[in-house]
Amino acid sequence: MTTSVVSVTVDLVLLTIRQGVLQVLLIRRGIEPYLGKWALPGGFVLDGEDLEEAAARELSEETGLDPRAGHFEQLATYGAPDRDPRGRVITVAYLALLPDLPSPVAGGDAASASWQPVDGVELAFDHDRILADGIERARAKLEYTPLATVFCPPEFTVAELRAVYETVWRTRLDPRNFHRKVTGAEGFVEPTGGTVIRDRGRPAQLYRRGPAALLHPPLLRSTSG
Amino acid sequence: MTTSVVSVTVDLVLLTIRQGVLQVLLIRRGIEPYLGKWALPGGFVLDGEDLEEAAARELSEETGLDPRAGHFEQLATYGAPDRDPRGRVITVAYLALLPDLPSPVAGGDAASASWQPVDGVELAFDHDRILADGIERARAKLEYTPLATVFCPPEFTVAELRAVYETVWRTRLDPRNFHRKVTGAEGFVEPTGGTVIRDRGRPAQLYRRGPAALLHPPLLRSTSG
DNA sequence: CCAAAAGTGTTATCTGTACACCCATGA
DNA sequence: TCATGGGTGTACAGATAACACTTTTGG
Repeated sequence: MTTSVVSVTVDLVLLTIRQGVLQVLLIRRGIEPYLGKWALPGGFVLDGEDLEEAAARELSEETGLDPRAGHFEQLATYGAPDRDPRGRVITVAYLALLPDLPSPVAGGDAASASWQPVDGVELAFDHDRILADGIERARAKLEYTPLATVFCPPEFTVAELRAVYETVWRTRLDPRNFHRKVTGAEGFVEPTGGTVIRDRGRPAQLYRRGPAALLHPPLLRSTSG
Repeated sequence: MTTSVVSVTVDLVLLTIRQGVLQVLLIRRGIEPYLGKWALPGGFVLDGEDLEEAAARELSEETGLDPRAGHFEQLATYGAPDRDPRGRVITVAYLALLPDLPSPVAGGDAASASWQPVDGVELAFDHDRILADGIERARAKLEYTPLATVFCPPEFTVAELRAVYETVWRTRLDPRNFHRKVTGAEGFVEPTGGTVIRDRGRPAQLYRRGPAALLHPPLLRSTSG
C-alpha cells in the first residue's frame, strides 16, 4: 500500500454559441498520446498555482482567451486510474461560458485551436465524458440562473436571449411568454433604452444583464415558457 | 516553470440526522499538522485506485461505515497552494448522506471518530469551507430529488420525512400540505401497508423510498409547502 | 372525556401556457 | 399594401397556501 505519484491537470470545457450552434473550443494534440486527435484545452498545474489560476493560464497560453470574460466555474474531477496511458493523471475540469467573441483564438497557437459544434465530436482521453458533463451543467444552470446572458454581447434583444435558450436546450420557446418571463424576472435583464432592427419587423428593445444571481421564478426547459 | 509534485487526497463530508439535528462525522487528528483538531475523514489516494474507491476505503478504515449505504456523490476539489502546510495537497471532496445508523462508528478507530452537530464546529485545513459547501449541496438537492429519504430508515412515516426537511432547511413545513405533496409526487414514496404509532395520536402509514430520481413537482424550501 | 398527531376537503390565489391580437418596421 | 418579427392582453388549467375539519390513538 503506497500513495501514488499523481500528476494533476486542469481541463477546460469552453462553450459558446456561434452560427446558432453550441460550440466547444478544442485543441488538436501535437504529441502522443492521442496525437492528432482533438481534446479539451488544458495542462499541468504548476507549483504554487491555484487550480483556477492554472485553468486560466492554460487557456490563455493555448488560445489567447480569458475565461473570466464570461462565466467560469469548477465542473468536476476525473481520476480513473487508466484515464491517461502515461500514468496516473487526475484532472480538474472547469466549465466556461463565453460570448461569441470577434477574434476567439487570437494570441494562441491558433492553427491547432478551433471552435467546433458539440455534436459528433470525438475527443482524446475521457474528454467526451467531460464535455457531456459540461453541457449538462450548462443546460441545468440556464434554468435557475441568468447565465444565458453570458453567451450574449453586452447589449442584446430578448429574441437573441431566447435563441440562446433554444440552442442550448434544443427546444422551441414561445416568444411571447418568454418575453414576459424574462422582462418580469427580478434583476434578470435591464433595458438600455436603445432599440435595434436585426432582421425585419418592429425594432426590438436592447437589454443588458441585470444584477440577479438566481432567477425567481426559474425558466423551465420542459415546455414553451 | 515546473510541474509540481502534488499529493491527492479524498475527504468526506458525511451527513446524517441524529437527535433531530444535522450532524457530520469528524475525526480527531492524531498527527501534525492540526494535531488534536477535528477534521473531515479522508486520506491519500493509492496507486491504481479510483477516487470514489479511495473515498469509500478511507471511510471504512476510519469509521467502519460504508458511504454507499445512503447517497454518495462528488462534491468539489480544493487546491489552494497553501491549504496544507506540509506541501502541495489537492483534495477531492465527496458528499455522503446516511441514515442514523444503530452503530455508526463501529469497526473503525471509534475513539477518535464522532458525529457532531454541523453548527459551530471548527475544523482543520479548509474543512470548514468544504463542510459548508457540502451542507449547501445537500440543502439544494432535497428540493428537486427524493434524497431526503436516505436520511430515513428503510420504512418511515411522512412525519419523519418532514422532520428531515425541517432539520436540513431549518424551516417549519405545513404537515398537511407536505403530506399531500410527498404522497402525490410520482415515485417519491410507496406505502408498505404497515402503520406505526410513534408518539401519541393516530397511527401513521409507513412508506419506503420510491423509484423516482427527480421530483415532479419539486418541493420548495421557501414556503410552507 | 381531552390532547395530540395523521390525514382529507375546500377555497382563494398565484403561475404557467396557449393563443388572439396589436405595433412598427422593410420591401 | 404585405410579410415579419416585437410585444401586450386574456383566459383557462394546474399548482400552491391557508386552514377547517375528521380520524385514531394514548392518557
